[in-house]
Amino acid sequence: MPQTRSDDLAPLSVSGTPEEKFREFLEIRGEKLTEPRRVLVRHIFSSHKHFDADELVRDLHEAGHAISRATVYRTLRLLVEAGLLRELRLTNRSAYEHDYGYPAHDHMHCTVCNRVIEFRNEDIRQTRDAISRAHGFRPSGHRFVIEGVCSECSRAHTPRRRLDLI
Amino acid sequence: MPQTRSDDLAPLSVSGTPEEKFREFLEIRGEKLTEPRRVLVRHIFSSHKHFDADELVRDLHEAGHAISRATVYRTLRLLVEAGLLRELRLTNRSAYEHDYGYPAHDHMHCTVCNRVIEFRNEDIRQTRDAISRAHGFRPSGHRFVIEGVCSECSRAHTPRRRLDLI
DNA sequence: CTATGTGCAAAAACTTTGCACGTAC
DNA sequence: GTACGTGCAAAGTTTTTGCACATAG
Repeated sequence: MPQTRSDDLAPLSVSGTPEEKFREFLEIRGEKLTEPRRVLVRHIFSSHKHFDADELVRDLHEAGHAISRATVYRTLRLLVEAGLLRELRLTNRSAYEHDYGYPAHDHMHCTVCNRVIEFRNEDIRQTRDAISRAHGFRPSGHRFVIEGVCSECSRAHTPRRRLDLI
Repeated sequence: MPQTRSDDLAPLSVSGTPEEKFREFLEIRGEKLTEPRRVLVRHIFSSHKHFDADELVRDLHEAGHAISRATVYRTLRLLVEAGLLRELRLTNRSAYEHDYGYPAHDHMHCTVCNRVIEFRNEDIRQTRDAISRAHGFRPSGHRFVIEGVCSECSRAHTPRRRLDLI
């Protein structure tokens, strides 16, 4: 029973850790891998897959890392640029998920309990590329979100409350 | 040459105006169709298709309608609930587009000039429904956005600047 | 008449920025 | 040593809310 991912989505083994990939990215741009950045990457890639800036700050502080909100926002942007994170924008608050060493996938978003369910489907990318080609558009990615009501909420009289977790 | 819509996307003739549909919606909920709401619906459905809250307020004020920002936000939410508008969320600021009397379609988003290009594709809905069925998910809609670089920006040395229009 | 909506201004929610100090390379 | 990053607090953006007054039904 899929919760936030289906069970066949085993991580790919990719060369290098997220931290290494981030260092490479920064090196190319002449920027630095600092302690706060290292802590952030490690934390993000050693834990849950969906989060927002606020949760991340709270988690870090609870774990004893006094990393400022500003640095979190700045680093999240870098990680998206580096291709390590994906920005979701399901609501007006940005949510992030791993985008490295993890197969491409899309999402169903339950508008009752706010849960995010992942799925993989091969057709979507092909459709995307065909459409792009027809319009002379150079695709760099896509977002496919099915909005609706998840099976639990369709059934349940007491659905999980909204915003439990994204 | 598609700009914000392809030329085969002629509006359906639908029974009733957006204003009428909104009134029905409000009636069912025991709410009122007031003058500001009427002005808003008329304005929105007699003009451009993509806009955000801020543009809308400016437009209205320029047209001499002194409708408050709060009312605009409140009414936009109602119109989305009523199925008359669709919320896009391409950036952290919500954008809206007509979703009534206009065939379903999806979007390409140029990350260079921020332009939105519409397209229609039959496969997407079928894929969406098949995936939903397989997960016991009841779809109410979807968002499919292809991110990338539009043909003009791929070609041009001086692309349209970002935020020209959404 | 009365439940609902509006405008205003204030607050909340989210994100970015400026600057003095600190640190990776 | 120097260019780049950090934390802090302040400001910027976008959206929501509380409340006194207005109005649709």
